[in-house]
Amino acid sequence: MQAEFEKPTGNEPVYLQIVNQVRCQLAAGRLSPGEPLPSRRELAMTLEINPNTVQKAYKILEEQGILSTAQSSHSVISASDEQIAEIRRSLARDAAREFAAKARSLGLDFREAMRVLGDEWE
Amino acid sequence: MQAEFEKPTGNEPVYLQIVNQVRCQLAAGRLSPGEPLPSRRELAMTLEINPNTVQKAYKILEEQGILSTAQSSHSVISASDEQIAEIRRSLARDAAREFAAKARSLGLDFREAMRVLGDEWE
Amino acid sequence: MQAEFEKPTGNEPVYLQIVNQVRCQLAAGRLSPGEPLPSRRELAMTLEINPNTVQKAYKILEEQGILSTAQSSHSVISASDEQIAEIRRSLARDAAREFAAKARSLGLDFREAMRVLGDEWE
Amino acid sequence: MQAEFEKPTGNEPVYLQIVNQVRCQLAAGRLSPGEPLPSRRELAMTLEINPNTVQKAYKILEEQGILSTAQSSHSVISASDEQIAEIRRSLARDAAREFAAKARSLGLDFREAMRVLGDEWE
DNA sequence: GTGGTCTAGACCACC
DNA sequence: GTGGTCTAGACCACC
Repeated sequence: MQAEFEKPTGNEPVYLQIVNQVRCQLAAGRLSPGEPLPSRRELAMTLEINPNTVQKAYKILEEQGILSTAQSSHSVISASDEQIAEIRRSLARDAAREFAAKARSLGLDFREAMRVLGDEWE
Repeated sequence: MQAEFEKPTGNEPVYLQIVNQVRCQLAAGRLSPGEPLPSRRELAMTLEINPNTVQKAYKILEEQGILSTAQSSHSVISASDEQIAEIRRSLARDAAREFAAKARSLGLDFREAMRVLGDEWE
Repeated sequence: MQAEFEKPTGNEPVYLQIVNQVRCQLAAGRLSPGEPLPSRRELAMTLEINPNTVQKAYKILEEQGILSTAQSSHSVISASDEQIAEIRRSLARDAAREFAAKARSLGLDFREAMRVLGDEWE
Repeated sequence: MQAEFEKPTGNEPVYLQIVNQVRCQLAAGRLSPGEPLPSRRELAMTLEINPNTVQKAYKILEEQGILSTAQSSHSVISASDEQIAEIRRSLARDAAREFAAKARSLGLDFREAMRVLGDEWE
């Protein structure tokens, strides 16, 4: 599958948004080990941002072992299955924590939160 | 309790942010029927926005029956208990829907989502 | 003690030279936990390089837990004693490996290498 | 064995780099008395440098008695075994001195330095 | 073409 | 003043 990127928005630093988009796509299985990302220049053109900003994002992904870069060729997803599973767990935890906080601020107990979740599951 | 407002941020229209803040505080019980909101002028000063923007927000709340304004006096929360319960349910649904979407995009089934939610409940 | 920096030379990337200078000074005890580094702007002036290059070096040191940066104040050495000991061991290993390689390429055995080392110890 | 040369790099004068490469190869036994070096013109082509630079290097080696050039023929290694042994000792001393300096700057005593060297010997 | 480094300089938040 | 982010653009090595 080909990686797809959305234009950065809001206040979060652009390079972090790119890092997170890659992590999300990995976790969702829309991006898999061995698959290439767009080149720095290419993605910068697509998102209408500076190549250095993409470089910063890719560098972080490399440092996390998610991305691997050979000389003069596109960077390639190098995350292990275990690493991807961990990213998925981490994102699921974040989403759950956010919902839990919201639900509890509304005065729901766990049973009620689960019930609403069930209603909205699909 | 005294209503508290946060400065508007991001791209959402400011008057909608005010409406939502009132709804959230009602749902969370931090604001109750009979309690006054700040005057239009006062809130505009506090949030450093135009009084007309506050007016627009209050107008919407009035139309929804949430707010009631007597002649030359502070607006007062006039929502019924049932209305507040409905706001609470609506916000809970929104949060649940968001969590459900995220969890399903990560490939979790309902049982797994509930399990993570339980882990993060507190 | 105050951190002292030498002007970058040679082909090694400037930001890595700064990282290594900090590591060396930590290992040699010329820089200790709690001590501040120069501000990005200041060090850039001193070394006649761009502040962004210093920023890049400091960012790496932060990611390694060696440096800690609070809002609007100088970055401060935050390495643990164990971390410093590990840096020292690492640098000692590097230097030993380099000497061993050179000595063996010259046909010296371990006894001879140790003997020369003893002669040159001081 | 055939002498092999690496392209000059860095800031050290190119002719000195050539002299040192010959000395290192002699000390390491990769080059022996009686063996020929490439012609000035040939080596200049290989390293993509000026023939005069090679000439300067060879001149120095001749003055040190390491190289001998007969009329219109390739230069030949003429170093005595004792001279080669002295070059080897000299290079070993340099390497040992460098390691000793580094180890002592890291606070190691002689016993510790020897221990690390033993660990890294191979 | 690819990635990597660096400079120059703007603008932001925080104090 | 402090650090953090981002752009624009140059120049490098590698292929």
